[in-house]
Amino acid sequence: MNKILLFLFKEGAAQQPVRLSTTQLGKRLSMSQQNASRCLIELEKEGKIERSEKGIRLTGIAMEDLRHLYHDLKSVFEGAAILKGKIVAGLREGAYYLSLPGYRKPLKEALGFEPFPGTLNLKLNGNPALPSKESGIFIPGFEWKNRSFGGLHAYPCNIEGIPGALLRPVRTHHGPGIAELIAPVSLKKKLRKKEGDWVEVKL
Amino acid sequence: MNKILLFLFKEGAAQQPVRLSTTQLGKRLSMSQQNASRCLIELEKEGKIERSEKGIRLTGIAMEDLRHLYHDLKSVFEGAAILKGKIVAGLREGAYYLSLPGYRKPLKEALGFEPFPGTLNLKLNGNPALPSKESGIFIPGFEWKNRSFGGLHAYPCNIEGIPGALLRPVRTHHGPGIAELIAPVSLKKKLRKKEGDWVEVKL
DNA sequence: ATTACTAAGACGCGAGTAA
DNA sequence: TTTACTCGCGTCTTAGTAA
Repeated sequence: MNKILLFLFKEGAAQQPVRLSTTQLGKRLSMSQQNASRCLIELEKEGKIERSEKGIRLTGIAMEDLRHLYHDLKSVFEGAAILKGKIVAGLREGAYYLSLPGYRKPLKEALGFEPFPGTLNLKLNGNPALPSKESGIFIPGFEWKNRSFGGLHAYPCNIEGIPGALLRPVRTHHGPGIAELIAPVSLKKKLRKKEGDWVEVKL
Repeated sequence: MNKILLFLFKEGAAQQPVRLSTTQLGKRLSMSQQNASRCLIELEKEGKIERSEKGIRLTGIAMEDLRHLYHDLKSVFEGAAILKGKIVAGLREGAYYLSLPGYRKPLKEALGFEPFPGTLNLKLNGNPALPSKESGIFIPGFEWKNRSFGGLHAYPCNIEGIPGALLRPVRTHHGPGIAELIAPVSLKKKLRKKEGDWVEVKL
């Protein structure tokens, strides 16, 4: 049933009535014409669609259904998650950036700790379900000594017990498969881990 | 069934195994223990979950399912999805397949254009949220000269201004990270791009 | 062409129960 | 406690057909 609503939504039935015969509908959704007809009757009874000479239109009830489903999925895909990754060697760039007051100060204010000048870089395994940009704290970019430094998003997190943050520069040099972590202390030392070891991050 | 996958996903079963008895699962999803058990067996058969002493874990197949559903909803709620990828060398197979009337004819009918005999292959970056199988147009397989040719799904799209389609063979030789594109014209020539260049696709 | 009825089979679900 | 079997009922789906 949801399948049908989603299809009609895609066809634009939320905005204006869509002309679709039960035969066409059945074909597109790989079901019989008879079943498509029956489902439309059912959906009409539930007040989720309205039919007229102009075609089929989705009602607010149907839209609410779909929106709920979407929010559910969104929350798990974009929301809190546990990331797992292997420690990889950084380019020592993180240490440099974190020594700049332009990043240092706003990070301290936003996160509540003075970041240790160095990042722990993790190569994430599997499909990294990173949080959405909206859910983090945005640290704007700045100009300094004739160089421009880009903005970044910071996501407070917990790295095997140590409170820290995941950083996502707006102009990142490495793809989404790499996570850059900071904390008030040296993560490598505190965790007693070395390159290639696994680390878990709770967002 | 999707209900169960979504619930397990929310419980974090994508990252690590989750301990849940069938009784608990049934209660949380308002279904009988027996039914929860049956569903888990089914999902295990389909390769969507794995069970061990440590609990239940979602596999990549399940994640793809959820991702498709999410993509479908996202595309209608947030607008068209945009895929980005780098041009990679094909095996010249696409040109051969597109020369066969068995593919050529139904593609022309479905898409409204005569496909140029050649595909543009993109290596997609990040986690490619490809559309679900249902939302595309299915081109059935066929037999020809004692060889059998598999079916494929076609998704109309726009490749930097050029209307075309994304093809997904049922029996694909390359994974979900590669997108095969066709258009009425030679995409490489029209876009004036070469191997390694980035291309944007609006679905 | 269209929609939708009926009949028959497939499938899903819960109760009872076993291990 | 746990999982998972069988059985019976009820819903969903398709085929055939009418209008």
